[in-house]
Amino acid sequence: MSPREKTRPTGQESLRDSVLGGDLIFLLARANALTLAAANAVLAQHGLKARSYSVLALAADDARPTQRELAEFLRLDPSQVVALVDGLEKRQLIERQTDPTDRRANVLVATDAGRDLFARAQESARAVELGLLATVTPEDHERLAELLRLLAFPD
Amino acid sequence: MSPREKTRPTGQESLRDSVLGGDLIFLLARANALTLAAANAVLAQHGLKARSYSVLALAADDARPTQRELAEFLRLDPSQVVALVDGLEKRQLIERQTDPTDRRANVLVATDAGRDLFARAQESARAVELGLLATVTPEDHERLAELLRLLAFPD
DNA sequence: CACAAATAATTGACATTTTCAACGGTTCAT
DNA sequence: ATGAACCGTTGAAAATGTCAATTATTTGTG
Repeated sequence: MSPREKTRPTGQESLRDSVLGGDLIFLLARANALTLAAANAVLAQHGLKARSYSVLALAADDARPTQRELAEFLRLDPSQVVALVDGLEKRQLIERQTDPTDRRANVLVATDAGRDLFARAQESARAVELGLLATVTPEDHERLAELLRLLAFPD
Repeated sequence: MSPREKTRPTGQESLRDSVLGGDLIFLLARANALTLAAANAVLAQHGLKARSYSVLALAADDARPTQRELAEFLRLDPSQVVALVDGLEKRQLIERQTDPTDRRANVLVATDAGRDLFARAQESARAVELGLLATVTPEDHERLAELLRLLAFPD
């Protein structure tokens, strides 16, 4: 009974119109993949990837996050943060300071070199973001960010 | 000169307000991570993950995609598609049909069992999506999908 | 105060995923 | 007909993700 007898192949006729084209989870995954690739490409010029860029950003922001807070925020296992921080610290871009209020914890702080690098990297990142959304009004750009924040931080 | 002398730790004071909170690339990554986790959790009930669900979806859609088209669409390496298809084919949910117009290519078609499973899985997936965006108007839901499509398919 | 339980960072083991190069079979353009 | 390009497949190497165990420190409770 099911109308499965397609006689001609659809060929490369866009899969976009399939069920997945309306699937938010899929769209999010694909948008993320492309965006991440674009970001990594430009960040490579600064010796960074999206991950290390994010760590550097938070350290440079004077938010003084502990590694654990960072792990939670970036959705990483604490052990992954160790490696990330090791890398940035070896390059003297950030440093670990043991939290005076809790000597178990390390607070991350950017060095001056780290801040400089971040400032430059941030420009690249911003340029990528604007490039990706070049066809969109600033209002829609902001609306997208707002809606993504809802998904990213479901309180 | 830089105002780096924070005397008190900011503690767990939300990192959300840091630079990254406005970074689309980061928001996309985090939203994707959470969404993917939620999707995988419910899809597990059907023995699927987001990846295999997507493959099944396209096969069940009578789009008759080749493995290569699938790889491009899902942003996967062709070799990953092999494993994915192997798994679904072993479970008799889809089958490979050599494309009559190009005998190098395999076209993927869902079996009846595959269509059944997909129908059920799709409901779960849809429920997750609605749950994640429960706090949002249907108009905003659609707007989000529209904007993500722009990022996911930059023509 | 003392002691048990909980927590932060780290390490190392293991699984999963990604990325690449190579190969056989097939098609395509000359 | 022949060489170049292409599809699926395999297998290896690198990167990521997941988890349990360890040490040092803190916190809660009697």
